[in-house]
Amino acid sequence: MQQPAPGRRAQQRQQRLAQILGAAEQIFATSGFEGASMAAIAAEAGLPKANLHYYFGTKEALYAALLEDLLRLWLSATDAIRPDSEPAAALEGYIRAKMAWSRSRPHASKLFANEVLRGAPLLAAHLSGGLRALVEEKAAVLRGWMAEGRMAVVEPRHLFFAIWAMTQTYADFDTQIRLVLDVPALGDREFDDGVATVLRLVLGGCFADSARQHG
Amino acid sequence: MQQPAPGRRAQQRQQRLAQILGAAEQIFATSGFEGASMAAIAAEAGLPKANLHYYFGTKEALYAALLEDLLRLWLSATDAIRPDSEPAAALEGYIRAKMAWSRSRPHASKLFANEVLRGAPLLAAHLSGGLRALVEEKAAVLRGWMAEGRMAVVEPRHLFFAIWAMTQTYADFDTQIRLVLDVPALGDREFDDGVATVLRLVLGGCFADSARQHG
DNA sequence: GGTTATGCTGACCGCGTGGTCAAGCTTTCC
DNA sequence: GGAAAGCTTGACCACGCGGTCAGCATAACC
Repeated sequence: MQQPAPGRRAQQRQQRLAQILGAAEQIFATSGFEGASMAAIAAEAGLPKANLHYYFGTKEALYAALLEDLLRLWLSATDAIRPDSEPAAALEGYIRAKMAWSRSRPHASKLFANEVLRGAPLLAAHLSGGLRALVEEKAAVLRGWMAEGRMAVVEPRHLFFAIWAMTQTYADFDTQIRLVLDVPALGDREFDDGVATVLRLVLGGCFADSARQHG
Repeated sequence: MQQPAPGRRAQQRQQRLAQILGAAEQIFATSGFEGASMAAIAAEAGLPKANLHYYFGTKEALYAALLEDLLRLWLSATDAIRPDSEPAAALEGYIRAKMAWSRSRPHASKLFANEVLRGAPLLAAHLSGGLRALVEEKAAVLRGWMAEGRMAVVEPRHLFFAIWAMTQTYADFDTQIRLVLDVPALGDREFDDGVATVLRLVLGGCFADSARQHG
């Protein structure tokens, strides 16, 4: 392991970055920006604190890097909603994707929640820029379907708010759900029930006739 | 104002307590427990920092006092759901109440969200105690209605999770909603649209046939 | 092998934090 | 009026924070 394999430096750099980002996501998610300490993140990553500063400069820059990655994921989830999609299938796909995301990346979801709760100081520009444009675009698709009578008339943007809220609650509020359901952790059963419930509400609300098939 | 009116002390005490609790709710809601500083709360309340410590002892005790009040409100909102209620009307009433609460007490809702996001260290006992019992009780009412064929069969507890998520998002995520809708603040219009959307989804999902009347 | 650029980190710093307290002030009670 | 009880607050403290940096280790390049 001593020979200077070419690119060893770059490779280790990537590993360290991932190590730090992973630890930071977890700590920031459960403690919030202010509550998290660089020392705690360093401990979680198994690195000296000064090393984090070497790679990211400041705590805020590290936090911002996480949010950047995060938002890219967030925005890409709506891909299934396109004018040529079948409306119910498109919404179902979107809900399933969001729900899967809540399950696989709960820390990321909590991080996002924390940031928005704080008033989104670092995300405001993205929210009123990229996200607004995306929502506007997808809302137009839904309005098209409504005009064609292929789905019920709802304010499309509020429909998105509802879907976001219901799906992300399984990540953000997992503690509450866990305690109310009296289970040690959310597993297959809880997520299946969650998906079924969200699908029923959304499909029932947007495609009243077909709703009864989803019980 | 100099004469020693009887009870002047107790009266001023109440005023001070309210003053502190109000300021604390606001600061804790937007900064989280760790992010909030006693100095910031004191400044918001217009009192010296040492005064807060005189009344509440520690930061955590002040925070806990807020959560205590909060949970009492939270639990009382389900009153409308009783076995002898008309199912759709009961759910509609509950949703409207929750939505009104999001509008009138957004700080309280955010405070709650912050606490649950952190893993609910101070609320865990209440969540798995009083709240779980309440949900179990109301879930039983819903199951009764389902058995009688008066509403669709859904997992009642997950239905509650969905309703909580959709209604509270108008308080907790108001920043995001505001930026996406491109309005300076959430007003009548936005809350009316929100109520309409949530009602459509829940009533459409639980009472499929009558859903179309709510567009 | 030698030189340079990059990576790494222990020790340190100034600052804001939650919390304390002695001293003074005001209301209450007799 | 006077003593006791409760209230107020400026000054202070130890501590943990984000951030810095000098000095050393290692990989890259010729």
